[in-house]
Parts: sequence; C-alpha cells; structure tokens
Amino acid sequence: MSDKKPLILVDGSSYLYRAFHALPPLTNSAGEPTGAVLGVLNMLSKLVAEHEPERMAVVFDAKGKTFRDEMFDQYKANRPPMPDDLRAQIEPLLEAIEAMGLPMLRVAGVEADDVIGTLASRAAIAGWPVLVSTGDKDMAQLVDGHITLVNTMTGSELDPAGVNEKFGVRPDQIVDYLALVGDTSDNIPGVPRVGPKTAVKWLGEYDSIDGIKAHADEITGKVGDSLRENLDRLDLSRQLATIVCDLELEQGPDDLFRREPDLSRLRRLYTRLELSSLLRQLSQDDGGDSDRSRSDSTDYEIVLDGEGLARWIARFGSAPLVAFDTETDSLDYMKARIVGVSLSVEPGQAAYVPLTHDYPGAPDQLDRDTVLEELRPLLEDPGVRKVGHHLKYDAHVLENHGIRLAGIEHDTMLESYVLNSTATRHDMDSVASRYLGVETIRYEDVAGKGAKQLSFNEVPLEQAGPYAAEDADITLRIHQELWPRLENTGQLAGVYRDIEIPLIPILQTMERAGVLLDVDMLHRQGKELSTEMRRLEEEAHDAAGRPFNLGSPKQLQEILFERLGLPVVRKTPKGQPSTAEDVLGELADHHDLPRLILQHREMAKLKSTYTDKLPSQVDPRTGRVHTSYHQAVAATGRLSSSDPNLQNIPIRTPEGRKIRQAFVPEPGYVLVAADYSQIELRIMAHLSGDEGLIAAFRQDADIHTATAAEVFEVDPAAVSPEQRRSAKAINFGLIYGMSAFGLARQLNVDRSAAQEYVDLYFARYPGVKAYMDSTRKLAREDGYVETVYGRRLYLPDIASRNPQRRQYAERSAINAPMQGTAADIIKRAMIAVAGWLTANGNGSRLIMQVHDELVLEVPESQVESTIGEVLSLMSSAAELSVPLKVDVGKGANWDQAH
DNA sequence: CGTCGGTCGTAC
DNA sequence: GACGTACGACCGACGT
Repeated sequence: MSDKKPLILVDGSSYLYRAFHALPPLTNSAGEPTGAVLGVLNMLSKLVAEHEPERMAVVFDAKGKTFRDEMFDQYKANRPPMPDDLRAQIEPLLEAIEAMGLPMLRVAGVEADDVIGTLASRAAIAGWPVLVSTGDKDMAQLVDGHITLVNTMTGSELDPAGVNEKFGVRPDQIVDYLALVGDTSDNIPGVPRVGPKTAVKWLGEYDSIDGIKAHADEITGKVGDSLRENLDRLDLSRQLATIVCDLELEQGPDDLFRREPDLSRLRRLYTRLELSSLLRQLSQDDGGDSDRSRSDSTDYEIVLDGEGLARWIARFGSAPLVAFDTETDSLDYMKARIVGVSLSVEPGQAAYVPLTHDYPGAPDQLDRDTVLEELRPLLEDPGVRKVGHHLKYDAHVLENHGIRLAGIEHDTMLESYVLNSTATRHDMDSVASRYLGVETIRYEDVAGKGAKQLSFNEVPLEQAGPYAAEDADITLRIHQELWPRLENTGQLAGVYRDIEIPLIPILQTMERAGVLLDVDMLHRQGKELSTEMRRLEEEAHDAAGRPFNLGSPKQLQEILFERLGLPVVRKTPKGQPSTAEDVLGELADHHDLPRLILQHREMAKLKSTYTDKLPSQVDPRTGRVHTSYHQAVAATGRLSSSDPNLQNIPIRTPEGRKIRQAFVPEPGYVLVAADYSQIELRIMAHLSGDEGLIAAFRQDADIHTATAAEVFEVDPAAVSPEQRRSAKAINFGLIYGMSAFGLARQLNVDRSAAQEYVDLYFARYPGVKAYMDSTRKLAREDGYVETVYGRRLYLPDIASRNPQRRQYAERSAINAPMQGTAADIIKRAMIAVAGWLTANGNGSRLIMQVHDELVLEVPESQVESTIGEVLSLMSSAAELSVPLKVDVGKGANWDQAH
C-alpha cells in the first residue's frame, strides 16, 4: 500500500454514453438536451468529493479514425451513429469539466482507453496507486496490484481478485478472453460458438491463446472445429481488444494537477443549462454568497397557537398551489390517525402543526378536531389546489377523520413515476436526492427503526417539526423541478394529467370500498386442504423412504436426484437441479413422488397464500379486505396490488377457482366482472398495422384459431386442439418478446420446430415482423419505447455490452408498448366508469382492477343497465384500428361472474 | 431475532 | 441463459 493519494483516470466517453442511455432525457427550456451532462457531472463531483485527488484526468475519445479502424475495416461497424441529442451535449460537458479545474485529454488517432492505459501503466510503474473510473469492463485488463477499476455509477470496485471473481480469469488473461468471446458492439469477431463459459474453461486449462493454439487439435466437438477454422482471426481479435499502454503522450501522470474551479464560469453555464441541483451545490460549496437563492435557506415553523394557525390558513387559502402532508400513527391507511399536518406555499418556508404528540414534556398543542374543522373548507375545496407526495394516502387519512380531500392538482410521486418509471424508487427521499441533489431527513433518523421504532406521535417536536415541515417544503420544490420536465418531454404531461392524477381519487375510493369475503367458506376450504395435505405428506414420505420437508427445494433436490437418482431435467440459474412444476411433471413418468409433491405444492400454496392469509387481512369493522393499489411501481404503467394482492387470485385450476367463490357481494348486490378480450394482441394488431391480424379481429375471429389456420395452412374449421394450443403459445410468446428456445420449452418441441413456427408466423403476418424489428431499432436509437398515449419506458440496458442485460432490455422493448398501452386503456376506462358512477349514482361501485378486468358491486335492480353502460364505456376507452371487445359476467361470487 | 437471496408459484 | 409485468410464501444462510 502506498500513502500517496491515487491518480484518478476517468473514462469520460464511457460515462457520457452510459449517462445518455441510462438517464431520462432532460432539456432546458430552450430545448437543449442536458441529461447526460448532468449525469456525468454528478458522477465527477461524487468522485472528486470521495477521493479529493491531487492528480486526475478525464479522458475522451477524439473525433475521426483510430489505428484500430486502419487495422480492421469492420471495427465498431455495428455501432449506430451518435444520436444528435448526445452530440449536442459534448461541448457543454467539456466546458464544464474545464471550468471545474479537471485536466482533460483527447488525443487524435487513439481511443480514450489507450490514453488511460498509457497513463495508468506509467503511474503504476512509478509506484503510484491508480483508480480507473469507467463503465467499460474491457478495461479490466489493466488491473494489477497498483491499478484498480471503479464504476462510479454503480459503486463497484475491481482489484485483481475481483476481476478473477467476476470474469473467472486473471486480469492478464482478459485480452485473450475478449478475443475468444468477441464483442458485437465493437465488432471484435471472436470465435463462433465460444462464449464466456468456454473461454474461461480453455484459459483455465491452457492459460493463454498461445496455449490454446498449441493444443487446438485436442479440442473435440463442433466448438473445436470452429476454433481451428478461426485460428487466423484470433491474432487480429487480440490486437483489437488490447489496450495500448505505450503511447507517446504530451502529458504524463506528473502533469495532471487538479486546479481551482472557476465558480462564476460554472454558475453561468449551469444557469444556462438550468441544472438547478448543481447550481445549489455550487452555492453551498461557495459558502452561500451572492447567488444563493431563497429556496436554499429553510424557514420552518412549528405552529402551536391560534395566531400561527390563522396566519397559515390565510396563506393556504390564497396561494396558487399548496404542498400538503399529514403525519400519522400507522402505515395502514384504514387505521391511521392524524398526528400533525404540514404545509408549504413557497420553497424554503413550511409549517408543521403538531396535534397529538404525546411524550413526557410535550408542549400543549392545538386541538386536533378543531384544527381539522378549520382546515376542512380548504381541504374539501376543489378550487384550492394541492400538491403532495403520494396524496392517495393523505386522502385516506383525512377520510378517517371525515374529510374528503379535493383539489388534488399534483402528486410528486406520480410526476417522478411518469417521468421515469424505470427508476425503482419513487419515495420522497429518493426523488429529492435524484432531482434536487438534497438529502432529506429520513424517517428512521427521527423515529428510530426496528423494535425501538417510535410511533410518530411519540417523536419529540424538536425532531418531528423539521422532519415534517421539510416534507412539505421538499414536495413543493420537487414539483417545481419535475413539472417543467414533464411538460417538455413528449406527451408525458398528458399521461400524468389526464390519466394518473384523475386516477388517484378513484383508486382511493376502490380501496376504501374493499371486497366482502366469505370467511367461513375460506376456513372450510383450509380444513379440507389440511386433511389432504397430511395424506399426501405421508404418501410422499413412504415414496421417498424417509421423512423430509416437502416445502424445502433443497431437501427435495437431495431426495429426488441423489437418493432416488432421477434425471436432472433443468438447472436453476444458480446451478442447482430445478424442482419447478414443469420439471416435476416430466419426472412423474419415472416415479410416484413428483406427482405427490406437485399435488402437495398446489394445496400448500392455496392454503398459505389464500385460505389462511386472506381471512387474517379482513378489516373486522367492515368484514372486507382493503387492498393497496400501487400506482408508481410497475415499469410498464400497470397497477400493482398488495396486502392482500387481489391481482393473483387463482383461476386456472378447479381447486384454485374455489377461492374466488369466497369473494362475494353484500346482500342485495351482485358482482359484475368485465374484462377486455385479448387486449394486448389487439394492441399489437393496431401498433403493427398488420392487415391479416387487423382483419381477423375485425371479423371477431377466435384469434388463436385464426393464427393456427394461417401458420399451419388449414381451414379454420379444421384446426386441431393441438394446433390451436401451439398458436396460442406463439401469440403469447410474441407479446413477451420470445425466442425460439422459449417457445420450444413451452410447447415441449425441439428448437428447430419452434423456429419453424416462428418463421411461418412472421411470413403470414409480415407487419408484425416489421413492427418488432422497428421497435428494437427505435429502442436502441432513442433509449426508450412509448405506448399509444406516449407513456415512456426507458431502457438503460438496450445498448449494454452485456448480452444478457441487452437481450432482456430488448424483450422489455417489445413487451412494454403492448402491456403499457393496455394499462393506459383500462385506466382511461376506470376514469370513464367512475365518472359515470359519480354523475349517475345508482349505488354501484368499482371494487377491483385486475389488469384487463374491472369488478363492480351492483345493486340487484341496477344490474342490466350498469352492465350496458360499463360495456359501452370500456369499449370506447380507446380508438384503435381494431375493435375493443369486452366480456361481461355477473354472479353471486367472483367465480360465477366469469 | 431480523434481513436477504434463492426458488417457487399465483395472476394478467 | 433462453418469455413480459407484478406480489408473496418458504427455506436457509448470515449478521446483530
């Protein structure tokens, strides 16, 4: 170890590309793209803050051809041209780096990799530690005792042991590894049929390409033939993959001193680009002089008397937009009681009105019910516009106190979600950090965590006040940051304003309505399942020859594959023999045990997840279960449901379907279930414009039969059940971006047969083929795909050099427009149906949504008219080039309604 | 005792 | 590896 600070070398080009594809495209109000600039600058300031290096360089590729292009005319031939929105960001980025005082290098005729390689090895020879910051794994070849790789975006670090762990070879074998495997994005040819596994195996045995060449004759099989055929190419591949470490450079590691930043230049640049979070950081670093904006200082007030409350109520009533937040004593929206409320009408200023804080030494507070009565006229006034973070929850909480929240103008959780649904977290802390660069006070910092966690009313006001007031303040600031971005990004503002915001009160009403459960029926089913499971367990132990835990895949593996010696059909991703359903289905031919396990599993699942769990989730006051619909979780725009999840109640098997019989209407009512028929395939017909598919839907054909008739070239009337089943698997596979392999597995046919089906399908439906190709292409060019209504799904991995991640992104690219458009359509239908119910109240209410299905509880006398109206509203929720078909059923339980 | 990854299974 | 989106149960390893 050296006591010197490391030299930091940053692969600017790799980060620029990554930031461009990984982050939502952001522009200033003049329309200049700025997202990638922001991403790279954030990364650089993090790096500088962490290491405070004395020496550092940010290296970029120069324009024009490099020696590798001379060497191989196909080099990087697969790379699409640089998108204009990326090209436009290079100059501002270089200027910012310059102004930050960071040395920057672009050397003509060579790539950034080679400049970094040269500087790194020269520094390492001199005994300095070097940190190479890059997103590009090819650079793992540079790693040694002095040189470490760090990915500042993900935080991962690689030393020699780390390289070995990640790739399975030593750093000095990485070049040979890359030469063997090849790289499609750089167009390094590699050896066909050789992937990472084979490369690692050979390098383990023969150490290097030279060693492999010497033993090339010993390698058997097709992969051996492929190696021998491509021996010539290996040297070229190796040369292309090798990072040059002996360039003649004007500057050496000694020259790369970091300078003082030019703050006024940075401030001008950030102001023009409207990078407010960086501007804020600048003001903080600068000690808060001249340019410091009001919003950076905070002025939080704890309101304990009538005078203070009156002042804030006056501001509440007159402000154009009020940020509002409640603090409560429970996360369960049906139980939560208000502990305090916070308000903000101007960034940096906020109030917390504590109401029921109760701990030793707590000050006197205003009376909760009195304060709520004073707030009621404002909260219930649709003309008083509110913004909140996850206002559905606050609406529930207020309703627990008899107040019906109106005037929901904005919700910053949904702004964040619509802006970039790929981001996994949309909680306020994450959003504030991502878009404002502000670290908020975390809940666990004031209330503790684990067993010691306090209820919020036990948190002293010294901590609770700033925390709660900050919530309102930050909400307002997030809104001011995100709303302009929504307006400037395609049709996102429309998706947000016309779909997501109107949905808030509808979901709240559905959740609060809940669903009535026949708990006695579930208990009876649970008992029957117990009896049957005990019998199956005994039989299984007999069949196995000894007792074991049927629920443990690990113990099961041991019994099936070691003790009984059954064949391993498939392995799990972690290399263990799989005991999944389809595998056990095959093994059932060899032995009794797999069948017993399968039956036991189905029953265990039904019992633990449904018959036992659901009754415990019934609210004793209403006899109903109240799910939570999550509006900012699924990347495609779908809702999700939890506690309990009502979107995965069984329907496939007769046993499972019994669970649905316990979902019942209250006396005098009927359940009505209306679902879209084949909505995703209809959307595929619309998006692709394929004439054959459109015609089939316009004729209201059975789509799987019609597909089978086309693919197998028979009359629709002559399609066999087997052919229809195959066609159905193809249709579903298309929606999911399938491969021939996946279809083969699904249909239990060999891969070439599956490929034949796919080829035939695309020959019959050429529009679909063209659509799939153009979707992949667009996704790669833009970094995102869109639904019919302009909802976006960003695909940061679409240009990944990691094939697994890239292919995964490609499948999402195919699936998301269809799944997402279906989500948009049913959300629009919900808004239409809820609007009609409000305007023409006949006692019916929406109680469930299951992706393509709406369930209503309808008074017996109103059933026929309500069915007619729901049918009509759902069918007209979108205008596609094919009709939207809706099936409706009714009954005394959810099963019957189908 | 809580957390978390792995595996499996339910829905659309 | 290999077909998209979710939620959640159970097991078992690991850390407090």
